[in-house]
Amino acid sequence: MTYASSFLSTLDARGFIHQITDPAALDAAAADGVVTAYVGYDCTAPSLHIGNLVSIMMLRHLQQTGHKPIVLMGGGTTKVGDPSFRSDDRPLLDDERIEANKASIRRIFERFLTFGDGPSDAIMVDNDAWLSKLEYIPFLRNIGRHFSVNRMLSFDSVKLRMDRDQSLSFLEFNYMIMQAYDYLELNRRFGCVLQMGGSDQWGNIVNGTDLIRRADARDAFGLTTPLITRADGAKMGKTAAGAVWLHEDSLPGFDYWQFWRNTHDADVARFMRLFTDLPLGEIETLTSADINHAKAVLATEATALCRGREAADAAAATAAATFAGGAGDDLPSFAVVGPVTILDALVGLGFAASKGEARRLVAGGGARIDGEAIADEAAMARPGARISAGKKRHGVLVSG
RNA sequence: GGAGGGGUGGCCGAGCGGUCAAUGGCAGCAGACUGUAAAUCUGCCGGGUUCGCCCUACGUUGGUUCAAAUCCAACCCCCUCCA
Repeated sequence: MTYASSFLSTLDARGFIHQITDPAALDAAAADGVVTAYVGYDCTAPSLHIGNLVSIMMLRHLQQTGHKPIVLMGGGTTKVGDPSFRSDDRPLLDDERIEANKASIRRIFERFLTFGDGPSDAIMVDNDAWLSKLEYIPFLRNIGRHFSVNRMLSFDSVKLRMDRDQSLSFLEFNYMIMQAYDYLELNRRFGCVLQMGGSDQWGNIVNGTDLIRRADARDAFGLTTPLITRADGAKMGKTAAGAVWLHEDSLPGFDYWQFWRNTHDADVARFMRLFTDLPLGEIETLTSADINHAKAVLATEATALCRGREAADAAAATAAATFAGGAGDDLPSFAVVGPVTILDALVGLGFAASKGEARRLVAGGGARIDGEAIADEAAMARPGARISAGKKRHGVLVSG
């Protein structure tokens, strides 16, 4: 369908929409006034990763089209653990850990959203504020009565565990109730009428809109994004090195930039629409001209959003210098005292997991010092040397 | 509850007393070709190594044997069929 509101038409044109509970009504609400919407994030790690980026961008578009984003931190729910589509229990984290993760994650959002007190300023709230204060009996009477266990058992997320005869603790079983309750709380406290999330959250989101209707007789909406995969079918954001983290402490800017630079041809236009602010017309122009150059633009723009323009330009400059044969400022470095063997340098820079692997790299002709291929594993490298493993991984030895 | 089948390296999946660090496929890494892409071809692909070997690994724990991923016992977990 075509949307009247700039919010939904933007999301639609850029490929964010998978399902909406009542598209026409939500569109009307968004065209009519300020819509307050939220996305929930858990605090199991100190950083979010690429998989969360779609919903973060959605909140950004929400704000830029005049609406109000709420970032809900699952400080309370993290103490329970989402059993959805997981085969194993998640480890439970202690309060201290959760607090530290929350603080760290907030810094990411500050890059994408404007926080404050204005009508369309973003706010961040923690569901621990209400979840940990709940009283059991009142909760059961007021909220519990709206949930049918029969129906909860029919959700795929629960059925999966039941069918496998895997234990699903009562604690975890309550997760979906808490998420629905979060939505109700946000609706009451902030007039939040839209919950967004990945397509795997559809069931949980619908639970929330149902609860709001039953408990307070009000309408609320849900919107999910498609699962973003790469053109070759692989799940996005997994590299050999692990998850692609948004936080600079977990993944250096240069590596973040490189992740985007190495996007498959077929994904460039789609990723530009999803993960940059570039206007659609410009994306069209860029990707139909020189696809390889377009990737560099994608990398720089995506990095600028997440890490700042300066970090993006630095990464781009380092990449340009490095791939031209020089060395940029932003390369990974390894501090050494005096010369070390090529093997130690490779392991120290994280290019090889063990000396054996480093040996194989040298034997296979993949190791270079200052651009010179090294065939001898006993070769020494001095501080200041540029070490390369293959064509893409580069680092420098620094004195220290 | 009864009867079968199975748990092997990141994943899938062979092996079923020594020649097994374990065929093959996928993923990954490197080389060639390119565009820091894809496809294709080639090599590598548990750890250490003085390159002789050594260590750790085939669900868990014991046992048989000169020798076990392979045989036996117990236990744990998964799957299928019957009730």
